[in-house]
Amino acid sequence: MSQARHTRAESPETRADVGAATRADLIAAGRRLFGQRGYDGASIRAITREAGTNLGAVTYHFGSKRGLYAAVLEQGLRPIAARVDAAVRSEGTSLDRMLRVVEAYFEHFEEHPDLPHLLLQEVAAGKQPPDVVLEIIRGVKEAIAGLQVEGIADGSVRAGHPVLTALSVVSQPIYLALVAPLLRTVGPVDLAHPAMRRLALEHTLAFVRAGLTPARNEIHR
Amino acid sequence: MSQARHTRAESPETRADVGAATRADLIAAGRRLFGQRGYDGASIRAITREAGTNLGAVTYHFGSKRGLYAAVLEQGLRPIAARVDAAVRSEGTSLDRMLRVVEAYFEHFEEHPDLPHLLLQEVAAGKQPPDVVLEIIRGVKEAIAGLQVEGIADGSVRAGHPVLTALSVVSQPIYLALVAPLLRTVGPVDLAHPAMRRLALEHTLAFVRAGLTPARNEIHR
DNA sequence: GCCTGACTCATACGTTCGTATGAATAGCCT
DNA sequence: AGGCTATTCATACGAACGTATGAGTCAGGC
Repeated sequence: MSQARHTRAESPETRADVGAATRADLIAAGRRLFGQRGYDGASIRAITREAGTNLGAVTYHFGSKRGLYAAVLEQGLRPIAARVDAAVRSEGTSLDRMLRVVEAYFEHFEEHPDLPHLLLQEVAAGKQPPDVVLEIIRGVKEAIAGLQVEGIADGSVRAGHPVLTALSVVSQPIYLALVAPLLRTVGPVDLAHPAMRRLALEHTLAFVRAGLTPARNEIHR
Repeated sequence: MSQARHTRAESPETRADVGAATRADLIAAGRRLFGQRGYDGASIRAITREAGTNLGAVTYHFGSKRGLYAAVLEQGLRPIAARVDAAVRSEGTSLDRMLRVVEAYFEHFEEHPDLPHLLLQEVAAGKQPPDVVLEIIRGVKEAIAGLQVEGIADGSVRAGHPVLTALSVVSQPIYLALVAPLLRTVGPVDLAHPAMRRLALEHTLAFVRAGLTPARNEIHR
């Protein structure tokens, strides 16, 4: 479990490599524990223990607990932004690409189910995310909103407020991932089951497609 | 601010009334502070100070901090459940009533903007909500899912998984309220502004309506 | 008129937290 | 070889937390 640091070294490490590796271990452990127990619930002591390092390591490498949290968030969000960007720049109508954005979220959350928890726990607790995170979110928002504007022009997407539309779209995979643990007992729907995941993806794509498609009388005008 | 307890008494209070009033003050203060600062961020000391009572009051009336939190959640969620129920039982097609559910959420969140934060902060932090809360959520879920099943029968709603559909619908107002503070800096979209609220409601209704309406070739079959 | 029980209050306890500090360790460069 | 520097580590500190405890207060019932 916490052996990452011991199995990591194969080739001779420089002194700086050791530091970088500790940094990486802390981010990995922080991601795991912040996601599972929340920011306040994950103590520096637990995180450093999980990372197989010392209590002082967080202060040394990140300045503070909040600094580590920002690094965890940034490292978790960048790949999503990249995936969204790839989907936006892909081939097809705006609607097609919008659905690919949804798929990108789905796939990413399948690999990292705790990501929505990681970000939204602080938002829900009334705190402002770190600036780096806001910048990433802004980028994603603009990419999706741009896609919608494009879609209105080429007729594949219904007219509407770009930011609100972007929100409606991304809220689907995000909210689903967020309440997945609740769904198991309330649904009961187990999103950990592959067949259920596939069904959920298909449902979401269908819902978003329907939500974005122009009404019959809007198409030609 | 924390004068609730002093302005409350007009008629002669019985001894038991005093206790009930303290209870109510604690719930109100807890709701405010839990919503603003999160569960861990709101200390018993801060809550009792805000309620104008003593540190021991929470333990006495609710057994523990968690007991107060459960009471706060229950009191916050029951009115929503009632509103949803009223919308479900109202007149019109299933689709109409579904949209009324969305409106109910919107209106309720306008009065209590911190409600989504209150519930989801704990979900996001990986904790299971109290049983009372799960029961309420279950009821709402069943009401909405039932509406969808009805809608498939009367042809006003597209076929699909009832629970996932219910989730897609409620995620719209909930997620919007959840990220509203973020939206102000990222959007920039200020949902506190009445005109923006109206626009957001109209957008959401249109999106959900489109998402639920059967495709052209599904209507007659 | 006093006793009872519900309620309030002040204070203390033990724990846990994030951070600070200074010594120890080890690769790197000249 | 030996100092330099980056990193690790053990430990200490002060603050804040949730809860427990016991004394104090007061309306209501007999």
